[in-house]
Amino acid sequence: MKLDIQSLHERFGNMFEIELLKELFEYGNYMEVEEGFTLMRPGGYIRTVPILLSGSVKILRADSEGREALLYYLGGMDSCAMSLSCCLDRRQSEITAIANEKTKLIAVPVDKIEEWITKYSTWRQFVFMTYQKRFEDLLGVIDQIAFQKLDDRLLGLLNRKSKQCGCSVFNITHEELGNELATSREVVSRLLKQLERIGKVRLSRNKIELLDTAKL
DNA sequence: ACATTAATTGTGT
DNA sequence: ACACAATTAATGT
Repeated sequence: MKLDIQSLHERFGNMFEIELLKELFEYGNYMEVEEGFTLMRPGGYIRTVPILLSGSVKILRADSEGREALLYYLGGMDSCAMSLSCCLDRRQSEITAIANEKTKLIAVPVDKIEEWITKYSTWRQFVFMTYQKRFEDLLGVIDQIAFQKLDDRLLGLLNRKSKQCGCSVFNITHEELGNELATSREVVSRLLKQLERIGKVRLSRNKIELLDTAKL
């Protein structure tokens, strides 16, 4: 399938002016990729910035051990904030981008990105919005990761305590737990309540009973 | 047994 | 993080 100016207009008509659409059409490189296709890997130099037409792409961050964390998905008419920021000062990619499904996109050359930023206000807005959207996504991811970590640390602490006293019931207040975990009493209370809901623990005043001892 | 008080825990902002 | 409500344990009368 080929890209034509009409379908561009259908997608971006109410967002970009006609001049910009023409430039997009002229300089943008249309491509279709299958699920699993690697669009970008860490260390790769970024020569183009993708703008999605359909499908979705997942953006992953690999740590030093090769473990990968999902940062966010690109979908709709999204572009990639990472490639935008990388290409503006010609840095290498710090992320991996893999097509999540069959995906159609336009790859825009780096020099055009910069040129259009000064030339078209709608493009500036688009770039700005892209950053904003991604930033919100990332905030959510940070919350999740931070919460998950604390969750684990709390369970770990409870397990150690139960080993110490050789039984699954011990007397301790939420505040003391908070001190040991370097967090606030309220957070511990809320975390424990979650654990109680999923049946990992039973709570009462000054007392915590560790259930499901099987899974230790 | 009842009232008072302090400590612990729950919740909303 | 803070402020406040609600609950529970401890103590005195």
